[in-house]
Amino acid sequence: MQSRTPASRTGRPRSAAADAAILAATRAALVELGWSKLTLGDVATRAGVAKTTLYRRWAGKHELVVDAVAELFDELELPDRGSLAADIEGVVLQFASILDRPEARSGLMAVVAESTRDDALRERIRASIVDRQMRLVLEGRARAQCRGELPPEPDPAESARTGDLIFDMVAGAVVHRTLVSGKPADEEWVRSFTRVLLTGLASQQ
Amino acid sequence: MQSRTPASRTGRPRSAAADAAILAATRAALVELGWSKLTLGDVATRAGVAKTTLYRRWAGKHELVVDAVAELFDELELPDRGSLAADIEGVVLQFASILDRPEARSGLMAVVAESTRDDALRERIRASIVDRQMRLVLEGRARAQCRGELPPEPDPAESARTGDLIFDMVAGAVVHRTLVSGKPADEEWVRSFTRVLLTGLASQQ
Amino acid sequence: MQSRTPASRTGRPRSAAADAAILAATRAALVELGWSKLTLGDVATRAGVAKTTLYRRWAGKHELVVDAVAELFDELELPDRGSLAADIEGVVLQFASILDRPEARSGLMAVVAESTRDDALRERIRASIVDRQMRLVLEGRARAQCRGELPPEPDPAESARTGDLIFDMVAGAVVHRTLVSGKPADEEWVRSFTRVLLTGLASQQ
Amino acid sequence: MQSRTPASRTGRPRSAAADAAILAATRAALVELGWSKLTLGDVATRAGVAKTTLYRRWAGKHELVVDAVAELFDELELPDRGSLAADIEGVVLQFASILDRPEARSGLMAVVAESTRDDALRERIRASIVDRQMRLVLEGRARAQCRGELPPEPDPAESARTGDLIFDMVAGAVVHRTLVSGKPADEEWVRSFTRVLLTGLASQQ
DNA sequence: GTCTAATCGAGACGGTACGTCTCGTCTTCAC
DNA sequence: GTGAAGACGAGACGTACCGTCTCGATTAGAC
Repeated sequence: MQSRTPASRTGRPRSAAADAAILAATRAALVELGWSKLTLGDVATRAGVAKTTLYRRWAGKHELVVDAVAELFDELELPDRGSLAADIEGVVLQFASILDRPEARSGLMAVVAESTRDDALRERIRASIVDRQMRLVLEGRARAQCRGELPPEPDPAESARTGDLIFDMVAGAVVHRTLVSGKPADEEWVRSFTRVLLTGLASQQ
Repeated sequence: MQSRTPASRTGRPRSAAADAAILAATRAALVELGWSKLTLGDVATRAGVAKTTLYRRWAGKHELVVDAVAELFDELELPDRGSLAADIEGVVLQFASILDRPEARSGLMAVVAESTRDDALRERIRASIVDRQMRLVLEGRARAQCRGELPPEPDPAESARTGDLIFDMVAGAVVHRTLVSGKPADEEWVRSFTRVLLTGLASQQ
Repeated sequence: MQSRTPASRTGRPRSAAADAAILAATRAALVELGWSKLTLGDVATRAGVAKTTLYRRWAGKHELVVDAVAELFDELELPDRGSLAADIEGVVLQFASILDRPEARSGLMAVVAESTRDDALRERIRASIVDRQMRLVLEGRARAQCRGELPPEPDPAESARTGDLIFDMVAGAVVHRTLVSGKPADEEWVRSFTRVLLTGLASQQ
Repeated sequence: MQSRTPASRTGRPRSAAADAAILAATRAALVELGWSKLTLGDVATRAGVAKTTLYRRWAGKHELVVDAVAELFDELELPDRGSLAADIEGVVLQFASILDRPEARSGLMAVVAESTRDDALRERIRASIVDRQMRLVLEGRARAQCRGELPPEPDPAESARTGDLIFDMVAGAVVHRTLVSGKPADEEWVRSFTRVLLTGLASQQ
């Protein structure tokens, strides 16, 4: 979240309802207006809250949108679907369906763009959004290694590198397909993607 | 470029030098300020040009930055390096080195973000930036098919789908590695990436 | 006025109509809202002008109101009414009728209050408002000296001191009567005031 | 004062020290910041008091400043100096020395300005500040009539009118000299003023 | 060599959002 | 029930850019 528990014991406590209202209003505004036309004054109005209240909790548009979008990724899960291929297809479809929602589309790339010049923002994105996805990759790999579908990783450093690589390949492909190419990451595409990821380009029929 | 030569025969012709100066100034401003702090008034001042002159040629910040960033991708080439793996490694390294430049980092994601709500902008990006990269993918695949490294594609529709998939996987992975994970797409990473792309996850030593 | 002819030859010239509209809108807002509820945003809206335009010409509320109120004092005149007493009564009544207008009442004291901490503002008030009244005092005295109603002033320094004193007594009495005591400076009061001023307290009846 | 002792028997009684601290803090803030930059939050902090406490006692900035400034006028006295002229000179010098203090300069005119649109405030100023001065005028006149320096006033209505007139002339002149003309009401000026007030303009030299 | 029309620079214009400030009220806990 | 602390809704502040406009001053090609 945005507050780092400033340890103030006295005074009126901050309204928890306001936080939720502001984040919901932010997502609604993203859907209606998109990132570039979203204004904090409008978000405050939608949330039935004063601008002051908003600025007391978030430093600016970017931080607010990160938190608002991050909540969308709460629903990502990795149930055991029986095989590595099924696990990948399942999580990629989930991920794609989140990226398909307009509140994610317009906001996500914008904060990533800004994070290239703002390390605090990049860290916030990592903690709120990226790590959540990364955990699924590690979990899926461990499960596949249990099943014997993937070889075990003896070296922890190498393991981290490979985990990063897989994550960049999976997330990058879905994001690029959805937001840059502008085409849907539907079941057919996901199947093709999973096959190439697992068996390589040369294996194509 | 941006002008469609409105067929005006008479009057003072537009200064060609101004175009170049504006695009260069835009890149310089991107480096110094990043996307969000870049203002057209400042670009005009840097270029030694009036705001009017700038607006006569570009409709707004997004269009201008697309053109300014697109020029960076002119240097992408695909010399024959002898094998598919070498070709991929070469072009990915080139691509990564472009994405590493600050004028690309801050601008590229921002215009992509905006393009999720602006079809004209998406089309402009596709024409100026994406197609240029896509062509390399198609060219590389054709070359690999000649070498017998990849099977031929009899069905044109299927061929297009596969081309799209490869492109999203390559470009997506590099972009995600560079801009989201914030780590360098260096030679070691590129080698690992190429191996997985060609032979699949399961093939890991 | 507010501009000191910045001698800019180039660029779009400032709209003269905007100046007049802003000052008129300021007076209208003073009448409706009074000093403390007057906002520059509202003045700009009333004048059909952007806030920017207003701030380009005036530094703030105080300066703007000084100029808006100063125009009210343009109508002050000193026709020869035949005697010093008649001249004083005439000009005091004029002055009182200006101070009776709501746009002057609410604004004048406020800028004077602020001027006690802002020398530039005090100077602006002096130049725009006070000097205009002072001139009438000097003119009236000179006329009375021609008529032989007042003794001539041989010493220029002493003359300036006496002029200041008379001015403070006349203007101060009218202002205090109108704005502090809150009672009208009507003909009866003006006659009494003039008698005391000319012949002294002890002369009553 | 501001509270009307609402006869609450129970609970913690209001701190009397808080009142004094708030008024002193208000004067200190007037000296440092002047009227326009004085904020109630700042006054509360200076007084070591919560904003709530302040608002429980005063309705707003204007009322608070009236009370804070009014205390300055407590020191006004009219000892018998032997003659009307000496009495006037004495009280005018006292009055001028109060007006010379920055906490009075910046606050007094501001509340007068606001009082032109707020009858309750005008009444408060009259009761707290103006009447205190008015009483001195009436007392001085009575004393002068006892001495035979001024003729007696048979008609009470006429007496009130004349008292008002003298008051407006004395207070108005000092205020105008000090706050509008911005020059000191020093002994020399006070002597000249007293002479003109007592014997009239025509009597000079 | 004009003429002519679109260009150029400069900068003011009406807007809109910004992020900050102060207002006066409300809510909590401690005394 | 009062006090300090501080969050709250409200709304003005003055600034920054936006994209458009109005200027006077070039500038090239058409005549």
